[in-house]
Amino acid sequence: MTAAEPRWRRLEPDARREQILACAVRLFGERPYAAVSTTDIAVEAGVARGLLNHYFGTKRDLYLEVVRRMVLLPDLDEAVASTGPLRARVEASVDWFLDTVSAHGKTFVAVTGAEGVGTDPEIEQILAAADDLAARKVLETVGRPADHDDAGHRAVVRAYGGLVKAAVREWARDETLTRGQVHLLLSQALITIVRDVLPGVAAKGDA
Amino acid sequence: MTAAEPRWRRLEPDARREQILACAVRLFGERPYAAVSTTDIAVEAGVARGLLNHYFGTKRDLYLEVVRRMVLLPDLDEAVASTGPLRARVEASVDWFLDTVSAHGKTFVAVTGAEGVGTDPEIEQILAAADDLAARKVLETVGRPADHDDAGHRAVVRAYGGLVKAAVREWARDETLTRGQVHLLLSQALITIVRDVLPGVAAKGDA
DNA sequence: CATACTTGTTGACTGACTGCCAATAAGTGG
DNA sequence: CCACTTATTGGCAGTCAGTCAACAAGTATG
Repeated sequence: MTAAEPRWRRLEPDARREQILACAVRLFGERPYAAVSTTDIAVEAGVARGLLNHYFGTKRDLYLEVVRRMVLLPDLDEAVASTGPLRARVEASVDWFLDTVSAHGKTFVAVTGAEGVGTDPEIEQILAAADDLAARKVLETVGRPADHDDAGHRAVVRAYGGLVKAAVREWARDETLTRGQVHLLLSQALITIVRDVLPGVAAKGDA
Repeated sequence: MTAAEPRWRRLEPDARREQILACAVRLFGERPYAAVSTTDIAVEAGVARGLLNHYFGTKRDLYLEVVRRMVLLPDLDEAVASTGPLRARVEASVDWFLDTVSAHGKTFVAVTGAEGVGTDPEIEQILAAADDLAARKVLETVGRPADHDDAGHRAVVRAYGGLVKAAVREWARDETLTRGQVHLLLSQALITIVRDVLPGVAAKGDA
């Protein structure tokens, strides 16, 4: 008989990297960092443990990649109607967002989950960048065109992002709020922010 | 000459436990979980590493204790005027809260810091309990007395807690917002929630 | 079809870390 | 001064992450 199938298949670096990353995303999404061993990930991917280091460096580096992968909300730059009265724009924006979140299920909830104490600068930076991107997007859609790129405005909307995440958790994970209730909460809050808060948070001095 | 001072001092279990916990709080507040070894904590506390296990069991158990210690906002049950018009009560409440936070500096900011991905049920539960306690407190102060203990209302106010944490981070850590701006944001948002959102989140059916 | 070459992949080695437990000694009462 | 309680130590065993030289899968070459 001829030599049988090889013991392992040789993949393109990109493909192998992607496969490993996918397994890592799943495992890190289920258990906290310390409870996931590189051996677990290697077994899940069906490769030798040393290969993880070859592609990602250290375990922590792999984790950072996972976080980067999970935080970037797909189709974030999808256009949402940015004309019409404020309430209509806000509600359309919130609707689009809730649709996106419900489509990705638990993935979004997992990234927003606070893991307790412990300041990790690099993680913070990744999350901050994602929040800021989302904030710009919101301001672009519902913000007043005049000063939509003001730093103070972005900070307020980033804080609004905290409300959004917490509200989505209540809805998608804990089921303590319905989608309609979350929609109401987020819409009213955003309208209030645009109408009553942003004018008082001007770039130069206060109103 | 008499036998010199002993190589180590014997402490009351409570005292020793407290001392170790204090060191753990400091270290876990500076670095993420995996970057803090039990040896580090033991050295910091000046005790043998095995003593940590004796008092707290596993490293993870010690970490849970640290989180429990940090999340409970001291003097949370301090009375705040719960009479007068809504706006006055809300602003007094927000003021009290910002005072408390600024008094405890970075401690509060550290606990609210999301550490990325990874669902840790026990941590989530601890944080959820703290959030719910805070939510009850807020409802007690500014909520309408009729149905202040409604589950839906608590969920909305817990979500509001997400806004609070994010806003405080912008102010106390990143300094991208002033205290006045945070005060404005949190007050307006809370007023909107009490006025326009909670009535639409009734216990039985919707309005 | 056989051979040399490239490189994706493996497996073992090493240092670090955690949990465990019997021995030790600090403090106290008799 | 001595015996007793127990807080504390120190070392052992198992696990895990990072490194690297050797190996083999796939491809090009004659």
